[in-house]
Amino acid sequence: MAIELYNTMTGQKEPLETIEPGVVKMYLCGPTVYSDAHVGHARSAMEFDIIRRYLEYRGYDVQFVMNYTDVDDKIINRANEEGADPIKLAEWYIDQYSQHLADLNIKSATQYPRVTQLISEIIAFIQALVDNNYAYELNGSVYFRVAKDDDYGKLSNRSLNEARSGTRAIVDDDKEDEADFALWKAAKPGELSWESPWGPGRPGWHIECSVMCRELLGDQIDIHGGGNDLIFPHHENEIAQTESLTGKPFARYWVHNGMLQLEGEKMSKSIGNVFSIHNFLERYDGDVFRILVLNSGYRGPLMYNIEVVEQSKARLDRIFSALKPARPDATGAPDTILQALNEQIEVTGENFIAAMDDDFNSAGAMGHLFDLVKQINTARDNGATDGELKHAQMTLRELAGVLGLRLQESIIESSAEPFIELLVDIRQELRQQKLWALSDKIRDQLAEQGVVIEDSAGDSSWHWSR
RNA sequence: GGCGACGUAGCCAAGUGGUAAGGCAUGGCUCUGCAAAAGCCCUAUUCGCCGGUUCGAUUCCGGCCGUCGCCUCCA
Repeated sequence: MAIELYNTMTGQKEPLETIEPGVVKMYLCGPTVYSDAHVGHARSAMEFDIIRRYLEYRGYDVQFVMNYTDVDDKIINRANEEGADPIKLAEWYIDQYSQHLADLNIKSATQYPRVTQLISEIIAFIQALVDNNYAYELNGSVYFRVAKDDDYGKLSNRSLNEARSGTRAIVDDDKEDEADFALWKAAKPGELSWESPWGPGRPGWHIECSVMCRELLGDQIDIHGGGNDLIFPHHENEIAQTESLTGKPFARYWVHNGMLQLEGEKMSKSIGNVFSIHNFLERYDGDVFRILVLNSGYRGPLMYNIEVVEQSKARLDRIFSALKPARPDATGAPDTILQALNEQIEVTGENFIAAMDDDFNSAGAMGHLFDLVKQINTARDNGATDGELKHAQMTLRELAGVLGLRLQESIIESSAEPFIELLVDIRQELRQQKLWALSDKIRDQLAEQGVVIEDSAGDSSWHWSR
């Protein structure tokens, strides 16, 4: 039984066969850091985090590289607007993004290369392409010679003519072919630049990924990922650059996540419907976002609006419900119930793996997890003790953990906790004296502060709302 | 116009050539002082539309309609 994954290059699911047995070399195109990252970036990072975590769960050693593009027109423009140093600006956003990744429980990559750290390697790569005639210098810039690359367009299913047809905004009219793209851009006076054999300049947009990937993972990798908006031209051009230099197939599997949809539209700054990760995390736990992402396939579009976010929160609460302790009066569940629970543990584990093996079908996997949730709750309602619930609960935690869910009960570190305990205790006494109005008032007002009280016959428990 | 993805209940969303997972929401019941939580039951004769293949299609093929993405910077 093997893992199958969808390969954009071939348009079908293929069994995962890595270059080196037991090792997956994986490269993900990270963000260009020039403004607050939005929830679409979070989706992409999280989808590949889920893939990475699952591969590790299945025993692979995953060498995972995600880059930061820290030199780019947009960064320079933004820095100019703010009178800031572009490198410093990029660094600030990298720090912010790293924090977001941590808050979203996205596992650290093996390495996080940046363009500015690999300038000399980039120059060497470009020089090699010039040397073998795949690139040419023009007015201090260097362009890739698309016409020499006979399989150009194979990833996005585009002929060279089709690739040309969309080309507008030709910067340099003297390019041999309008589809030729810049490997090295000559610097304008006063602009951030590095010395090169072609004069001062900076790397073009696509070359950095080719170089970073090759430097850190080698000529050939297993999985190359990114958003599906990168298929053309970015990934197409990466393939052209790398394969023209090495003469070997670049990535075995091209994996692309779908776009987040906002009210039926892609998030766009011009439409003004951008939601930053920061905004999201102010209101919700990272697990809520993960639940949202897990609920659908990574390749399809993902609806994002307040309703589905709230639904995700409710789904997360339901998972938590299964992790609650036994009832205070639990004396043990009937054998039939315990047997059903144990069978469910078995079945859930098998189904979970079968779903995830099938192109990382996280929505299916979650469905199976909820079957276990239900069975655990049924057992508790039938008097199962903590000991009887333990194995099932651990299994649930483990499998949810494979998908990157933290399931931390208390997500707000607060010095208010002793006082909340005190209120809950006092309220217990009020309840015993049947002072309902007052005890309801305490419950309501604590709820407004984000504290949820749940009463049972004998006592009360509380937790932070998520 | 070209390339690609998608269209499943009120909402989100899996899935299979043999008759529709899961979650949210809704309604009923059990429990509870009440509420919440949990459990049980109900909620798609039907999977955009029209043809074709088949004993049989939501699932395969063709056409149409619709949504979205890329073709310029984008996760």
